[in-house]
Amino acid sequence: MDARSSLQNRTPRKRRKMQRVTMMDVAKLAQVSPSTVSLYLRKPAAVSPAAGQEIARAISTLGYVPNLVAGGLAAASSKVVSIIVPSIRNAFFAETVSTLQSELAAEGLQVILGHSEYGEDQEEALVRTALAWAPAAVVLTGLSHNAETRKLLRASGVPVVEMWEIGGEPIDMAVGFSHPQVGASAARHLLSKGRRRVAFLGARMQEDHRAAKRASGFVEEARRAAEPASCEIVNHPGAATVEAGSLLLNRALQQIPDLDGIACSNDLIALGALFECQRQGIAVPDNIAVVGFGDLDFSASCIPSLTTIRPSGDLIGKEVARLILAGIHGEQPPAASRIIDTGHVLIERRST
Amino acid sequence: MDARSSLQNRTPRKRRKMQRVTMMDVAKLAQVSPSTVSLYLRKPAAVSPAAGQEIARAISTLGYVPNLVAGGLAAASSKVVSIIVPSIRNAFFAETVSTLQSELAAEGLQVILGHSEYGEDQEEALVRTALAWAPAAVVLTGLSHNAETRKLLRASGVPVVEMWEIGGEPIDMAVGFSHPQVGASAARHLLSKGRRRVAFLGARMQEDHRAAKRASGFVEEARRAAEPASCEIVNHPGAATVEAGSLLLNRALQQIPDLDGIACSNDLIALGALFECQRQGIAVPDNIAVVGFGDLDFSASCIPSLTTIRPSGDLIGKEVARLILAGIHGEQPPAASRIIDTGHVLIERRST
DNA sequence: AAGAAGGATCGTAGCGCTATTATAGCCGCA
DNA sequence: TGCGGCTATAATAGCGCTACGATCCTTCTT
Repeated sequence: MDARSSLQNRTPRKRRKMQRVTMMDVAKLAQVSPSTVSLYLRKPAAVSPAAGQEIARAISTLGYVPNLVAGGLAAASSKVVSIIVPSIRNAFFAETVSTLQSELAAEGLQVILGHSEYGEDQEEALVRTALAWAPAAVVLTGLSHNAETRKLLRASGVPVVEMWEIGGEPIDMAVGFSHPQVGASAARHLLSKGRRRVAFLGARMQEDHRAAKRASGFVEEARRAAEPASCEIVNHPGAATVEAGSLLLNRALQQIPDLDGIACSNDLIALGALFECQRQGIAVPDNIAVVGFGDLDFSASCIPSLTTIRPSGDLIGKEVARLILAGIHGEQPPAASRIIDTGHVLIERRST
Repeated sequence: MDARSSLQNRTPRKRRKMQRVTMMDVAKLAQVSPSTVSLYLRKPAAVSPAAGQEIARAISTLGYVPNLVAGGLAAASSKVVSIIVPSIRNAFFAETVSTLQSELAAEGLQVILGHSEYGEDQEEALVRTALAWAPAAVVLTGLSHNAETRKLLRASGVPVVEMWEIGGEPIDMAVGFSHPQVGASAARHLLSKGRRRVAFLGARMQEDHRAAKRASGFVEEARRAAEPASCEIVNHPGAATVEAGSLLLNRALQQIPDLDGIACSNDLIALGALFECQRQGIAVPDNIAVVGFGDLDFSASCIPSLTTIRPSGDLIGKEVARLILAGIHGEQPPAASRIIDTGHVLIERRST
């Protein structure tokens, strides 16, 4: 009896189905099968014009919005790219993310954003949730990640692009430039201007490995020159802000009283240093030459205009997008083009 | 025969299933049913400690990562919040998005980002894809949207928060402040400093309705004062940059040669104006007083330090997060608290 | 006229998970 | 001893869509 009863008194399982217009509704209204609607949505050219019009009409009268969650599950590939940056407040990354987002949106890809605050464990957690979305690709910042993060990503089989840094072994693909070389360029420039008592002003360099690499590239180049310069690194533990720049300049002056050139890990720091010079009546570039990094919004217009190194956040974003889209379109880039050097440009202005 | 044959020669439909560790694998290894694994993942307290440990072990040995796409489909609510801002390059929004992202991540919500570039049709497209993710909430910037966007959002039943502006009829909830009042505060401040020939410098005000509202609030207040000031609005069609600030100051000086006070729609513009004053030997605040908007990174440290109005992008982010999380936890906020005024603060510094 | 070839359309089995119901095991109390 | 009332676990039916074949029409050959 029990077996029978369990079949008989089965109430129609009510599921809380979100009341949403589904593809089925569209199909019914357009008098075609759901498959045809799906096909129309993915490749409109594959269905007859007549059916296409009917479907289009149905979609618009019903206000149908496809459910990408369902689609992603069925297709085993969600139309999502997960981007993890240290901080979106940082103008560098804001620029890259912005470009990347535009480029990817043009192909129907969504961007999921996470920020790690320069913490590797936080990054690991972000990667974990990122992978939970079965993303079409994961974009990370820099080449330093903890072992677990690398393992997770490798195991996932998802395309991975590391951006804003090259010069190490990427997990999969990398787009960026060499930070030691940026430091070296700054050093060479200051040396070429006859500066011999220089400093590198950076912030948060315990966590920001890329800034630290710019610093060490700077020091190395400054010291191995024909006429080497005396050289210090000054670090501010907090974020790279204008105020930090002012503080750092003062600390540098304490360490090297006859300082005649500085390179900054960020234009904001450079701007702070410029302001501090102005406050203290130090002439720029006559007494101290200043080189920044980032070529931010204000760098061309400040007083004096700032010599800086432009890393091209835009270009990085474009190249990352290109790699991702190529991968989605099934092109396997040759091993050689899996690492893209976007280079850097030193823009000489009045501050040196 | 056909009916039979169609049944007989049915080949086992091979589906390209992503080769991924599934919950089923975990269940098998832990010797429990998939339901128990699911339950454990959602409310660990509901399964026995023994089973829990077994499951945890299985998860870690297999390196299982739950598939949120499948989960979202089954649960009819994806753990995603879609945020649409005009531009992530804008420091205001970067700050809000950053805060929002942190607050939401703490509760396991992901942020999907889109930027509209101040275009209402582009915004509509973004809303459309946003809704396709069946998000837990949608966050928009400002109260100006086209009719279709409003319709889509209303029809979807998804919680909607409009941020960075109040003073109109929100679609659902709003967190922000009154832009006309910001303009009025700036005007009152300049008037209080005895300025009577003032201008408002803004950028992109055809598209950026909020900036336009700050401008009109400014003008209105300046003109209705006891001793009204002569007042102009100067607009730059391009983005709000430092360079635009320099250009705008010059244009303002052309229009009002004896200009003695300016309010800027953005601190970047104000900074550009400060630089231009310095270049031209115009004393700030003696000749011209400058009020900015945004209290950006450099505003406290520039020369002279900038009097500005702080809108608290942070606070907006926090409040938006609070509303969203309350909604997810099932609390229906009373109608009164569906509009939150985060206010604004005028910070007086040396430039006025 | 019969069949081949090709394009459009349809039917259906999952994608991996959660919500819901069903069931088994256990305790306490009459 | 037996029966409610628990709690912990299992079974099952989808969520809405896409991929894969299968099927149904045309049109073109010979």
